[in-house]
Amino acid sequence: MPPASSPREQAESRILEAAECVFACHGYRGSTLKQIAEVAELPKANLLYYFGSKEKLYVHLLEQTLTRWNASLEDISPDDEPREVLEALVRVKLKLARQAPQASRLFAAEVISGAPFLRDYLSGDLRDWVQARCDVMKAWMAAGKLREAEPMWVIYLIWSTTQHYADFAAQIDQ
Amino acid sequence: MPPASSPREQAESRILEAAECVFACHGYRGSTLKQIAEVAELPKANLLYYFGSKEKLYVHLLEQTLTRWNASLEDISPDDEPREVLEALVRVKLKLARQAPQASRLFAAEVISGAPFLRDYLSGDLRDWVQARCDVMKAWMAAGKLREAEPMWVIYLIWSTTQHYADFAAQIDQ
DNA sequence: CAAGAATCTGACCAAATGGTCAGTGCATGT
DNA sequence: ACATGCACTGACCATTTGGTCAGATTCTTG
Repeated sequence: MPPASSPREQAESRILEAAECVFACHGYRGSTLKQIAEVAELPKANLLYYFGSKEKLYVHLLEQTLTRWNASLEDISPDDEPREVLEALVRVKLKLARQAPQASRLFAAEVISGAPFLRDYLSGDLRDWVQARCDVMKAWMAAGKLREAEPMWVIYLIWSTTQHYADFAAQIDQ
Repeated sequence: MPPASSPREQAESRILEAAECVFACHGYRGSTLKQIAEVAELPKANLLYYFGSKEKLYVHLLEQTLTRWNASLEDISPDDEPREVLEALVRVKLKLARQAPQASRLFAAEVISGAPFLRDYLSGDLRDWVQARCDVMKAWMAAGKLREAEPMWVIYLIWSTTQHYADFAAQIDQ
Protein backbone atom coordinates (compact mmCIF):
# COMPACT_ATOMS: atom_id res chain seq x y z
CA MET A 1 0.00 0.00 0.00
CA PRO A 2 1.40 3.39 -0.92
CA PRO A 3 2.03 5.87 1.90
CA ALA A 4 -0.24 8.84 2.54
CA SER A 5 1.46 10.93 -0.13
CA SER A 6 2.36 8.68 -3.01
CA PRO A 7 3.84 10.35 -6.08
CA ARG A 8 0.43 10.02 -7.66
CA GLU A 9 -1.31 11.87 -4.83
CA GLN A 10 1.37 14.50 -4.69
CA ALA A 11 1.20 15.19 -8.41
CA GLU A 12 -2.58 15.09 -8.50
CA SER A 13 -3.03 17.59 -5.70
CA ARG A 14 -0.41 19.83 -7.23
CA ILE A 15 -2.19 19.72 -10.57
CA LEU A 16 -5.62 20.26 -9.04
CA GLU A 17 -4.40 23.28 -7.15
CA ALA A 18 -3.00 24.87 -10.29
CA ALA A 19 -6.05 23.94 -12.35
CA GLU A 20 -8.40 25.46 -9.79
CA CYS A 21 -6.48 28.71 -9.98
CA VAL A 22 -6.47 28.90 -13.77
CA PHE A 23 -10.00 27.62 -14.39
CA ALA A 24 -11.32 30.01 -11.74
CA CYS A 25 -9.81 32.95 -13.56
CA HIS A 26 -10.59 32.09 -17.17
CA GLY A 27 -13.34 29.50 -17.17
CA TYR A 28 -13.15 26.21 -18.98
CA ARG A 29 -12.69 27.40 -22.53
CA GLY A 30 -10.46 30.29 -21.61
CA SER A 31 -7.94 28.10 -19.80
CA THR A 32 -5.13 26.21 -21.45
CA LEU A 33 -3.32 23.08 -20.32
CA LYS A 34 -0.04 24.82 -20.99
CA GLN A 35 -0.86 27.56 -18.52
CA ILE A 36 -2.02 25.09 -15.88
CA ALA A 37 1.16 23.10 -16.41
CA GLU A 38 3.27 26.21 -15.92
CA VAL A 39 1.50 27.09 -12.68
CA ALA A 40 1.91 23.52 -11.46
CA GLU A 41 5.53 23.53 -12.61
CA LEU A 42 5.03 20.22 -14.35
CA PRO A 43 5.22 19.18 -18.00
CA LYS A 44 1.95 19.35 -19.82
CA ALA A 45 2.06 15.67 -20.68
CA ASN A 46 2.06 14.92 -16.97
CA LEU A 47 -1.37 16.49 -16.52
CA LEU A 48 -2.71 14.33 -19.32
CA TYR A 49 -1.07 11.27 -17.78
CA TYR A 50 -2.99 11.71 -14.54
CA PHE A 51 -6.27 13.18 -15.72
CA GLY A 52 -6.63 11.99 -19.31
CA SER A 53 -8.06 15.18 -20.74
CA LYS A 54 -8.78 18.82 -20.04
CA GLU A 55 -12.45 18.06 -19.61
CA LYS A 56 -11.87 15.25 -17.10
CA LEU A 57 -9.60 17.50 -15.06
CA TYR A 58 -12.23 20.23 -15.02
CA VAL A 59 -15.10 17.95 -14.06
CA HIS A 60 -12.99 16.36 -11.33
CA LEU A 61 -12.44 19.82 -9.90
CA LEU A 62 -16.13 20.74 -10.04
CA GLU A 63 -17.17 17.55 -8.32
CA GLN A 64 -14.55 18.01 -5.63
CA THR A 65 -15.74 21.57 -4.98
CA LEU A 66 -19.41 20.71 -4.74
CA THR A 67 -18.73 17.69 -2.57
CA ARG A 68 -16.86 19.88 -0.11
CA TRP A 69 -19.59 22.52 -0.15
CA ASN A 70 -22.38 20.08 0.42
CA ALA A 71 -20.42 18.46 3.22
CA SER A 72 -20.12 21.83 4.96
CA LEU A 73 -23.77 22.73 4.72
CA GLU A 74 -25.71 21.14 7.52
CA ASP A 75 -29.23 19.86 7.36
CA ILE A 76 -32.09 21.99 8.50
CA SER A 77 -35.57 21.13 9.72
CA PRO A 78 -38.85 23.08 9.97
CA ASP A 79 -38.48 22.97 13.76
CA ASP A 80 -35.34 25.07 13.67
CA GLU A 81 -35.33 28.81 14.21
CA PRO A 82 -35.24 30.55 10.77
CA ARG A 83 -33.03 33.40 11.86
CA GLU A 84 -30.40 31.07 13.28
CA VAL A 85 -30.42 28.70 10.33
CA LEU A 86 -30.29 31.39 7.67
CA GLU A 87 -27.57 33.21 9.52
CA ALA A 88 -25.62 29.97 9.78
CA LEU A 89 -26.17 29.39 6.06
CA VAL A 90 -24.78 32.79 5.23
CA ARG A 91 -21.84 32.36 7.54
CA VAL A 92 -20.91 28.96 6.16
CA LYS A 93 -21.15 30.13 2.58
CA LEU A 94 -19.22 33.28 3.38
CA LYS A 95 -16.55 31.26 5.12
CA LEU A 96 -16.26 29.05 2.07
CA ALA A 97 -16.00 32.06 -0.19
CA ARG A 98 -13.24 33.43 2.04
CA GLN A 99 -11.38 30.18 2.57
CA ALA A 100 -11.65 28.97 -1.00
CA PRO A 101 -12.19 32.01 -3.20
CA GLN A 102 -10.77 30.13 -6.16
CA ALA A 103 -13.36 27.39 -5.87
CA SER A 104 -16.03 30.02 -5.47
CA ARG A 105 -14.88 31.75 -8.62
CA LEU A 106 -14.65 28.49 -10.48
CA PHE A 107 -18.26 27.84 -9.64
CA ALA A 108 -19.30 31.31 -10.75
CA ALA A 109 -17.46 31.04 -14.05
CA GLU A 110 -19.12 27.72 -14.73
CA VAL A 111 -22.57 29.12 -14.01
CA ILE A 112 -21.99 32.24 -16.08
CA SER A 113 -21.04 30.21 -19.11
CA GLY A 114 -24.39 28.45 -18.87
CA ALA A 115 -23.26 25.66 -16.55
CA PRO A 116 -22.62 23.22 -19.40
CA PHE A 117 -20.91 20.70 -17.15
CA LEU A 118 -22.89 21.44 -14.01
CA ARG A 119 -26.24 21.08 -15.68
CA ASP A 120 -26.48 17.41 -14.85
CA TYR A 121 -25.45 18.07 -11.31
CA LEU A 122 -27.77 21.04 -10.90
CA SER A 123 -30.70 19.02 -12.10
CA GLY A 124 -29.71 16.23 -9.75
CA ASP A 125 -28.13 16.34 -6.32
CA LEU A 126 -27.77 20.08 -5.97
CA ARG A 127 -31.30 20.70 -7.19
CA ASP A 128 -32.55 18.31 -4.50
CA TRP A 129 -30.48 20.15 -1.96
CA VAL A 130 -32.03 23.46 -2.98
CA GLN A 131 -35.51 21.97 -3.06
CA ALA A 132 -35.17 20.63 0.46
CA ARG A 133 -34.24 24.08 1.78
CA CYS A 134 -37.12 25.66 -0.12
CA ASP A 135 -39.58 23.23 1.43
CA VAL A 136 -38.40 24.04 4.92
CA MET A 137 -38.64 27.75 4.22
CA LYS A 138 -42.16 27.35 2.93
CA ALA A 139 -43.08 25.51 6.11
CA TRP A 140 -41.66 28.41 8.10
CA MET A 141 -43.71 30.88 6.11
CA ALA A 142 -46.86 28.82 6.55
CA ALA A 143 -46.22 28.80 10.29
CA GLY A 144 -45.65 32.56 10.27
CA LYS A 145 -42.05 32.14 11.39
CA LEU A 146 -40.65 33.73 8.23
CA ARG A 147 -41.82 36.62 6.10
CA GLU A 148 -43.38 35.59 2.78
CA ALA A 149 -40.86 35.38 -0.07
CA GLU A 150 -39.89 33.07 -2.84
CA PRO A 151 -37.53 30.64 -1.06
CA MET A 152 -35.38 30.05 -4.10
CA TRP A 153 -34.70 33.74 -4.33
CA VAL A 154 -33.54 33.74 -0.74
CA ILE A 155 -31.01 31.06 -1.55
CA TYR A 156 -29.88 32.88 -4.68
CA LEU A 157 -29.54 36.04 -2.62
CA ILE A 158 -27.24 34.26 -0.19
CA TRP A 159 -25.25 32.66 -2.98
CA SER A 160 -24.97 35.83 -4.99
CA THR A 161 -23.82 37.93 -2.09
CA THR A 162 -21.12 35.57 -0.94
CA GLN A 163 -20.17 34.74 -4.49
CA HIS A 164 -19.69 38.32 -5.46
CA TYR A 165 -17.86 38.96 -2.26
CA ALA A 166 -15.31 36.39 -3.36
CA ASP A 167 -15.17 37.74 -6.88
CA PHE A 168 -14.48 41.28 -5.76
CA ALA A 169 -12.22 40.16 -2.94
CA ALA A 170 -9.12 41.73 -4.40
CA GLN A 171 -10.82 45.06 -4.81
CA ILE A 172 -12.44 44.94 -1.37
CA ASP A 173 -9.14 44.17 0.28
CA GLN A 174 -7.64 47.44 -0.85
CA MET B 1 -24.42 62.05 -45.79
CA PRO B 2 -25.36 58.42 -45.18
CA PRO B 3 -28.83 57.63 -43.86
CA ALA B 4 -29.49 56.66 -40.26
CA SER B 5 -28.51 53.04 -40.88
CA SER B 6 -25.57 52.96 -43.23
CA PRO B 7 -24.13 49.55 -44.08
CA ARG B 8 -21.39 50.29 -41.60
CA GLU B 9 -23.79 50.96 -38.73
CA GLN B 10 -25.91 47.97 -39.59
CA ALA B 11 -22.94 45.63 -39.66
CA GLU B 12 -21.40 47.10 -36.53
CA SER B 13 -24.52 46.76 -34.43
CA ARG B 14 -25.06 43.25 -35.73
CA ILE B 15 -21.51 42.32 -34.78
CA LEU B 16 -21.71 43.98 -31.37
CA GLU B 17 -24.90 42.14 -30.56
CA ALA B 18 -23.36 38.79 -31.42
CA ALA B 19 -20.12 39.62 -29.63
CA GLU B 20 -21.97 40.62 -26.47
CA CYS B 21 -23.74 37.28 -26.46
CA VAL B 22 -20.60 35.21 -26.94
CA PHE B 23 -18.26 37.21 -24.71
CA ALA B 24 -20.90 37.20 -21.96
CA CYS B 25 -21.02 33.42 -22.01
CA HIS B 26 -17.35 32.55 -22.34
CA GLY B 27 -15.34 35.58 -21.33
CA TYR B 28 -12.64 37.14 -23.46
CA ARG B 29 -10.27 34.24 -23.79
CA GLY B 30 -12.97 31.63 -24.06
CA SER B 31 -14.64 33.31 -27.02
CA THR B 32 -13.59 32.88 -30.64
CA LEU B 33 -14.05 35.18 -33.58
CA LYS B 34 -15.38 32.26 -35.57
CA GLN B 35 -18.20 31.71 -33.10
CA ILE B 36 -19.07 35.41 -32.99
CA ALA B 37 -19.08 35.48 -36.78
CA GLU B 38 -21.47 32.53 -36.89
CA VAL B 39 -23.86 34.16 -34.43
CA ALA B 40 -23.73 37.39 -36.43
CA GLU B 41 -24.11 35.42 -39.66
CA LEU B 42 -21.22 37.30 -41.20
CA PRO B 43 -17.82 36.17 -42.46
CA LYS B 44 -15.09 36.31 -39.88
CA ALA B 45 -13.03 38.69 -41.99
CA ASN B 46 -15.89 41.15 -41.80
CA LEU B 47 -15.56 41.47 -38.02
CA LEU B 48 -11.87 42.22 -38.41
CA TYR B 49 -12.66 44.73 -41.14
CA TYR B 50 -14.84 46.78 -38.81
CA PHE B 51 -13.14 46.29 -35.45
CA GLY B 52 -9.54 45.53 -36.32
CA SER B 53 -8.97 42.87 -33.67
CA LYS B 54 -10.65 40.68 -31.10
CA GLU B 55 -9.34 42.86 -28.31
CA LYS B 56 -10.65 46.10 -29.85
CA LEU B 57 -14.07 44.55 -30.32
CA TYR B 58 -14.13 43.45 -26.69
CA VAL B 59 -13.01 46.77 -25.26
CA HIS B 60 -15.52 48.59 -27.44
CA LEU B 61 -18.24 46.44 -25.92
CA LEU B 62 -17.09 47.03 -22.35
CA GLU B 63 -16.98 50.77 -22.81
CA GLN B 64 -20.41 50.80 -24.39
CA THR B 65 -21.86 48.81 -21.47
CA LEU B 66 -20.36 50.95 -18.74
CA THR B 67 -21.34 54.15 -20.49
CA ARG B 68 -24.94 52.99 -20.59
CA TRP B 69 -24.88 51.92 -16.96
CA ASN B 70 -23.44 55.14 -15.68
CA ALA B 71 -25.96 57.08 -17.70
CA SER B 72 -28.79 55.20 -16.00
CA LEU B 73 -27.59 55.68 -12.45
CA GLU B 74 -28.72 59.00 -11.08
CA ASP B 75 -26.84 61.21 -8.67
CA ILE B 76 -27.55 61.11 -4.96
CA SER B 77 -26.99 63.64 -2.21
CA PRO B 78 -26.71 63.44 1.62
CA ASP B 79 -30.04 65.28 1.85
CA ASP B 80 -31.91 62.43 0.19
CA GLU B 81 -33.74 59.74 2.13
CA PRO B 82 -31.46 56.63 2.36
CA ARG B 83 -34.25 54.11 2.02
CA GLU B 84 -35.56 55.71 -1.15
CA VAL B 85 -32.17 56.14 -2.75
CA LEU B 86 -30.95 52.65 -1.97
CA GLU B 87 -34.19 51.14 -3.13
CA ALA B 88 -33.93 53.13 -6.34
CA LEU B 89 -30.34 51.96 -6.75
CA VAL B 90 -31.41 48.35 -6.40
CA ARG B 91 -34.31 48.79 -8.80
CA VAL B 92 -32.20 50.48 -11.48
CA LYS B 93 -29.48 47.85 -11.26
CA LEU B 94 -32.06 45.08 -11.24
CA LYS B 95 -33.77 46.59 -14.24
CA LEU B 96 -30.45 46.71 -16.07
CA ALA B 97 -29.75 43.11 -15.16
CA ARG B 98 -33.16 42.14 -16.50
CA GLN B 99 -33.10 44.29 -19.61
CA ALA B 100 -29.52 43.56 -20.55
CA PRO B 101 -28.58 40.27 -18.91
CA GLN B 102 -25.89 39.74 -21.53
CA ALA B 103 -24.15 42.97 -20.65
CA SER B 104 -24.50 42.10 -17.00
CA ARG B 105 -22.87 38.73 -17.59
CA LEU B 106 -20.16 40.25 -19.72
CA PHE B 107 -19.30 42.52 -16.84
CA ALA B 108 -19.27 39.65 -14.38
CA ALA B 109 -17.05 37.49 -16.59
CA GLU B 110 -14.61 40.35 -16.96
CA VAL B 111 -14.44 40.92 -13.22
CA ILE B 112 -14.05 37.23 -12.44
CA SER B 113 -11.08 36.92 -14.75
CA GLY B 114 -9.39 39.67 -12.78
CA ALA B 115 -10.75 42.59 -14.79
CA PRO B 116 -7.65 42.82 -17.01
CA PHE B 117 -9.28 45.28 -19.38
CA LEU B 118 -11.48 47.02 -16.83
CA ARG B 119 -8.72 47.71 -14.38
CA ASP B 120 -8.00 51.12 -15.83
CA TYR B 121 -11.65 51.97 -15.83
CA LEU B 122 -12.24 50.66 -12.30
CA SER B 123 -9.42 52.74 -10.97
CA GLY B 124 -10.77 55.76 -12.80
CA ASP B 125 -14.32 56.79 -13.54
CA LEU B 126 -16.13 53.87 -11.92
CA ARG B 127 -14.03 54.09 -8.80
CA ASP B 128 -14.96 57.75 -8.47
CA TRP B 129 -18.58 56.81 -8.92
CA VAL B 130 -18.32 54.25 -6.11
CA GLN B 131 -16.43 56.66 -3.89
CA ALA B 132 -19.08 59.35 -4.28
CA ARG B 133 -21.80 56.94 -3.13
CA CYS B 134 -19.69 55.81 -0.21
CA ASP B 135 -19.20 59.36 0.95
CA VAL B 136 -22.93 60.03 0.90
CA MET B 137 -23.59 56.84 2.84
CA LYS B 138 -21.00 57.79 5.43
CA ALA B 139 -22.74 61.15 5.81
CA TRP B 140 -26.03 59.33 6.37
CA MET B 141 -24.45 57.15 9.04
CA ALA B 142 -22.91 60.12 10.78
CA ALA B 143 -26.36 61.76 10.81
CA GLY B 144 -27.91 58.57 12.19
CA LYS B 145 -30.05 58.14 9.07
CA LEU B 146 -28.44 54.82 8.15
CA ARG B 147 -27.26 51.91 10.24
CA GLU B 148 -23.47 51.64 10.53
CA ALA B 149 -21.90 49.50 7.82
CA GLU B 150 -19.04 49.59 5.39
CA PRO B 151 -20.55 51.55 2.47
CA MET B 152 -18.55 49.75 -0.15
CA TRP B 153 -19.98 46.47 1.06
CA VAL B 154 -23.46 47.82 0.63
CA ILE B 155 -22.72 48.64 -2.98
CA TYR B 156 -21.14 45.24 -3.55
CA LEU B 157 -24.18 43.64 -1.96
CA ILE B 158 -26.46 45.41 -4.41
CA TRP B 159 -24.24 44.58 -7.34
CA SER B 160 -23.78 40.99 -6.36
CA THR B 161 -27.47 40.36 -5.85
CA THR B 162 -28.58 41.83 -9.15
CA GLN B 163 -25.59 40.38 -10.91
CA HIS B 164 -26.27 36.91 -9.71
CA TYR B 165 -29.91 37.35 -10.48
CA ALA B 166 -28.97 37.89 -14.10
CA ASP B 167 -26.53 35.01 -14.10
CA PHE B 168 -29.07 32.57 -12.75
CA ALA B 169 -31.88 34.06 -14.81
CA ALA B 170 -32.39 30.99 -16.91
CA GLN B 171 -32.65 28.76 -13.87
CA ILE B 172 -34.92 31.17 -12.00
CA ASP B 173 -37.27 31.43 -14.93
CA GLN B 174 -38.09 27.75 -14.74
C1' DC C 1 18.98 -8.99 -9.08
C1' DA C 2 15.41 -9.38 -12.51
C1' DA C 3 10.81 -8.54 -14.15
C1' DG C 4 7.18 -5.88 -14.40
C1' DA C 5 4.49 -2.05 -13.22
C1' DA C 6 4.08 2.73 -12.42
C1' DT C 7 5.80 7.31 -13.42
C1' DC C 8 7.27 10.59 -16.44
C1' DT C 9 8.28 13.37 -20.72
C1' DG C 10 10.12 15.23 -25.29
C1' DA C 11 8.64 15.13 -29.74
C1' DC C 12 5.08 15.06 -32.55
C1' DC C 13 0.18 15.73 -34.75
C1' DA C 14 -4.27 17.46 -36.56
C1' DA C 15 -7.28 21.01 -35.69
C1' DA C 16 -8.42 25.56 -34.37
C1' DT C 17 -7.08 30.33 -33.50
C1' DG C 18 -6.33 35.45 -34.40
C1' DG C 19 -4.96 37.99 -38.02
C1' DT C 20 -3.41 39.47 -43.04
C1' DC C 21 -4.03 40.50 -47.71
C1' DA C 22 -4.90 40.69 -52.43
C1' DG C 23 -8.54 41.17 -54.99
C1' DT C 24 -13.76 41.55 -56.13
C1' DG C 25 -17.77 44.04 -56.33
C1' DC C 26 -20.50 48.30 -56.18
C1' DA C 27 -22.14 52.74 -55.50
C1' DT C 28 -21.39 57.59 -56.32
C1' DG C 29 -19.68 61.86 -58.38
C1' DT C 30 -17.67 63.83 -62.57
C1' DA D 1 -17.47 56.05 -69.40
C1' DC D 2 -14.45 56.15 -65.79
C1' DA D 3 -12.22 56.90 -61.55
C1' DT D 4 -12.42 56.72 -56.66
C1' DG D 5 -13.33 54.96 -52.30
C1' DC D 6 -15.97 52.07 -49.37
C1' DA D 7 -17.68 47.38 -48.38
C1' DC D 8 -16.62 42.90 -48.42
C1' DT D 9 -14.39 38.15 -48.42
C1' DG D 10 -11.94 33.64 -49.74
C1' DA D 11 -7.64 31.96 -49.21
C1' DC D 12 -3.80 31.92 -46.70
C1' DC D 13 -0.33 32.16 -42.56
C1' DA D 14 2.08 31.58 -38.10
C1' DT D 15 0.99 30.20 -33.70
C1' DT D 16 -1.39 27.77 -30.23
C1' DT D 17 -4.44 24.26 -28.86
C1' DG D 18 -5.70 19.53 -26.77
C1' DG D 19 -4.10 15.20 -27.23
C1' DT D 20 -0.96 10.91 -28.53
C1' DC D 21 2.86 7.95 -28.18
C1' DA D 22 7.13 5.67 -27.95
C1' DG D 23 10.41 5.34 -25.07
C1' DA D 24 13.20 6.61 -20.80
C1' DT D 25 13.41 6.41 -15.79
C1' DT D 26 12.15 5.01 -11.25
C1' DC D 27 9.85 2.08 -7.99
C1' DT D 28 8.02 -2.31 -6.21
C1' DT D 29 8.05 -7.02 -5.58
C1' DG D 30 9.22 -11.95 -6.09
